[in-house]
Amino acid sequence: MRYFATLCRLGHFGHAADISAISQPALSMQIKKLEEELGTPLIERSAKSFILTRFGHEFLTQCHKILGDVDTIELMARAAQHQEIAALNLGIIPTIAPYLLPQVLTTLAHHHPELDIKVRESQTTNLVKDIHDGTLDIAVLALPLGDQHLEETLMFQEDFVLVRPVHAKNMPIPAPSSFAKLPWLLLEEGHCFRDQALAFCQPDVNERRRHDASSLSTLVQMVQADLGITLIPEMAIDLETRSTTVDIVRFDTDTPKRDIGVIWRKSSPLAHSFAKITETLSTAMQR
Amino acid sequence: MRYFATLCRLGHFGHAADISAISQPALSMQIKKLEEELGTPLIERSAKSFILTRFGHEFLTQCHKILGDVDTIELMARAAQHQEIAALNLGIIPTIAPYLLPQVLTTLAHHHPELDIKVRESQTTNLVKDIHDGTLDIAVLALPLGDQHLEETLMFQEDFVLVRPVHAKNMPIPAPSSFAKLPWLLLEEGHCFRDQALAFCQPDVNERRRHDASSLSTLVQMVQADLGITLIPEMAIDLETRSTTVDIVRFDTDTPKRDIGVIWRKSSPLAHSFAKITETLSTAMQR
DNA sequence: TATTTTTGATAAGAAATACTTATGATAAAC
DNA sequence: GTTTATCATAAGTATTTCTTATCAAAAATA
Repeated sequence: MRYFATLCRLGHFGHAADISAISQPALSMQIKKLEEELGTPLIERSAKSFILTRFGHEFLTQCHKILGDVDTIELMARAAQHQEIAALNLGIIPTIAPYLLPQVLTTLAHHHPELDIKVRESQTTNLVKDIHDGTLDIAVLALPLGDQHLEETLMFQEDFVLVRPVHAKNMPIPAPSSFAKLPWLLLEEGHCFRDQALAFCQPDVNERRRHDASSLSTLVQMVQADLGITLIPEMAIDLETRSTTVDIVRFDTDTPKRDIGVIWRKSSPLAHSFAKITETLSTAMQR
Repeated sequence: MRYFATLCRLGHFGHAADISAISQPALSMQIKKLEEELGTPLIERSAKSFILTRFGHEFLTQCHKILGDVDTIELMARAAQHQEIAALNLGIIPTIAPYLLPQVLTTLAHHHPELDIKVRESQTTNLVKDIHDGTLDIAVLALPLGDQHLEETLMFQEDFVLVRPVHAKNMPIPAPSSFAKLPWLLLEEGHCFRDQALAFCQPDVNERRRHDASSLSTLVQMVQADLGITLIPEMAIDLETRSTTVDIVRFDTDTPKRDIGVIWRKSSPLAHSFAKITETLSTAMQR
């Protein structure tokens, strides 16, 4: 098709062949073959020149369109090669999002101004699925996951704190041996934070027959209403106790914690970029 | 690109290879080669499956566009093969057009109802040029031309008649020997009819220093105004004497005539169609 | 945990395709 | 009438694509 377009432009087999960097017979043969494959002549040959047939004109138009689109591919490919990632689909779990997202977005916007960031907030299993099928590029969540296809990079560790009603302010820190009997309030199923809290509190199975909360914010409000006690991650303290009055207690020993980090597909050709972005985030999060 | 589009559709190298009617290694190799040529990975391979890279998605979109356009070519080519000519660019000289065109168009519309006809009226040299460069398909004009690239088909012959002022009505038919001295009125240069008339009348070069007319209609009006005498083709008599009063005289011997026919490029792939159309016209013109 | 199955990649040789050089044919230009 | 310009043809070569056979890795199964 490129040969044909050149031939039409120059109206001369020899010159078109030169431009196409092939020999004149090669070009003649290709045009002839084209006509055979199409089952219709493209040009009407005369002694020293030729004119396009009606179909030849239609075909040429289509050629220009197609060759233009092919050239566009080349441009796109070159852009894709040189480009340091232009869009970032970022996932984040609900027990991190409200507290860390502002800082994350600010940091990214500062270090990667052109980056078009889209955020999806969902629970770990959904995020992992989306990472695998390419819907998400990276996700901020609690590690470890142990998925061998995913790169896991730890950003920081954070402690959990005990939240109890204000009237318990001067009571001693409960000992692990008493945990089972305490009125623990938990997040609903699916939140990794629920599992992390469960592993720490190990509440009596019979004891906890209350409604599970759908957010940390709700949990704290339930504590304030004296429905029980709970754990929240340290990063949530500031925001969640701003409009409530509860007692926050840090554990002395065996402090419960979680690891917060970033994941992405090891196989992604952008893995290197993701690592760099994560490094940026990690540094900013230390503060 | 077709392989790639199929691969994306099925998400499976083996199946895509089957559909593409090639072996699985062949498909793997072609995809790999594509990626090499583009300089960017199209898919992110994992153990038993793959997902498209960002560029892979862009490329796929472009592939669909291009492959669609290529498929269109196939349709166009098939249409071009089976089609009995859909559009006809017809040329006709000014000394025929006013008298024959209505009949020509009626005949064509009757025998080839779907034919999209475009008419161009111009002098022989222009028509021949347009025939050569493909602007026109066929032309109705006076033969012969003697162009070996053109097919010439005679439709009919027609006589020229003498047009003189009414007051000459009872005068004898002028003898050829007296022609040189007669006040001949002629068409302007470029009209083949002028040359045909000239060849017959052979007027004295000094004698004819009047303005040449740009149409037969004007010639007849000039005769009526007693500016001289002229020749017109038989087919023009009816129309041109309808609103004028002049004397029409047929010659007894050595009657001047012209051959009217149709031409087209011998090399045109539609030559056969043109011949058929001409036959239709020819039959209709006999009447 | 070991075995089988699934899936895509690799290797080597075969088939198909595109290209090159040399030559021919034809009509236009001189 | 000779030369020139132009495209087509022919034969052989180079390149590309494909095939079969085999491999490697991970997932599914026993």
